[in-house]
Amino acid sequence: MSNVKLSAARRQRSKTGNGADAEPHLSLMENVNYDLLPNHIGFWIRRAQLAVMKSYEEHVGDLDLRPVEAAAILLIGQNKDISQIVLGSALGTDQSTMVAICTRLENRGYIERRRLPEDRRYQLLTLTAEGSRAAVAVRKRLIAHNENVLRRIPAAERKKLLAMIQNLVQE
Amino acid sequence: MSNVKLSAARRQRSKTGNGADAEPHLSLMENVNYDLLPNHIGFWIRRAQLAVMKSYEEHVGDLDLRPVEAAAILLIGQNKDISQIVLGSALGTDQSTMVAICTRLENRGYIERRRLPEDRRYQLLTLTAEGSRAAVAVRKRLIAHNENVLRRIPAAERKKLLAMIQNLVQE
DNA sequence: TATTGTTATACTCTATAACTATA
DNA sequence: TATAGTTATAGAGTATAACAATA
Repeated sequence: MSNVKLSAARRQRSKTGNGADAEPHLSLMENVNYDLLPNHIGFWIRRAQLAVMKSYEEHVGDLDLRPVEAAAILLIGQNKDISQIVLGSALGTDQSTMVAICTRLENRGYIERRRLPEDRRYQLLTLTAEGSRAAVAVRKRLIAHNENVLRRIPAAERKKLLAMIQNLVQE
Repeated sequence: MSNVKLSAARRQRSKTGNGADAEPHLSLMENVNYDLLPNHIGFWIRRAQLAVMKSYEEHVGDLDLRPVEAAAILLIGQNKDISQIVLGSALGTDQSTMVAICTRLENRGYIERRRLPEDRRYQLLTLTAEGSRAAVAVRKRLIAHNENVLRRIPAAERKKLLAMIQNLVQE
């Protein structure tokens, strides 16, 4: 397991400790044998995602946008008049899920939907002025968030890390 | 975006195509500008987790155990009489979630729970004979699953990948 | 008063199925 | 007959809160 802490999931319900031994009583087994897990990529990917979510909450959370909504704002900003289905495809998100995401962004005044006149099945998405301002904030926070997650990876190795993770994803 | 496919999330509802152009009509925007996302670690971690889940389903799915249950069987096998709270801590899972996991494993005959006589608050977990057989199967499947996920990463680089991902996790 | 385990409940995220309007 | 979008619904996974038993 090397030097990586694997606890940290312990509940912190009773914070009204008396200053004495408030730590859970782990004496029964301090050293857990993790078997395959330390070499199991899925185990670490899951924990990495939890760490990413935590960092996201800390760095982007005040914008009250879920990760997929933040990504949607970014992509709509870069791809004016993108349709919901193309956006969903780009984000790896289902059609019906996209509806809820876009409706929320619309209700908050960040995007506008309009039908494509030539083919009224398509719902085209654009940022409003307020949405554009939000996009600026989103970009700034996402960059800080990304920098935070990668803070322990030397800059020279980050490309390599991304490339390797992308290699896990490819079909 | 290099050569990595980012679509694939398209729904496949109407498979009764006529053999002609059954592909969704993406002509409106073939080339999406992904902005920050290609360099955004969280974006790739999320997609990696989806890939891991897919591979898990294919390689371990027939055991009808969720990932956390498979991991629990492994750890109980390697740590006889581990308590629920220590196991939960090791897996990064909440106390109350552990109850449901252990109850399911108990109902399937894979584990036994018994109270520690010296401190009856503790519920100690051990594998049954059937649980031990399951653990053998779990180990075999997890190894194949892991090998599959890492199949495009040269063996010499896998340690490096794991180390870097672990560096994302550390507090 | 603290800790382990339990129960009931609720929340997040996402997908499936059935539907509409459009083509 | 197929596609984009919509709605209603359901499921997985997980956590929070209140509680019981034990210390």
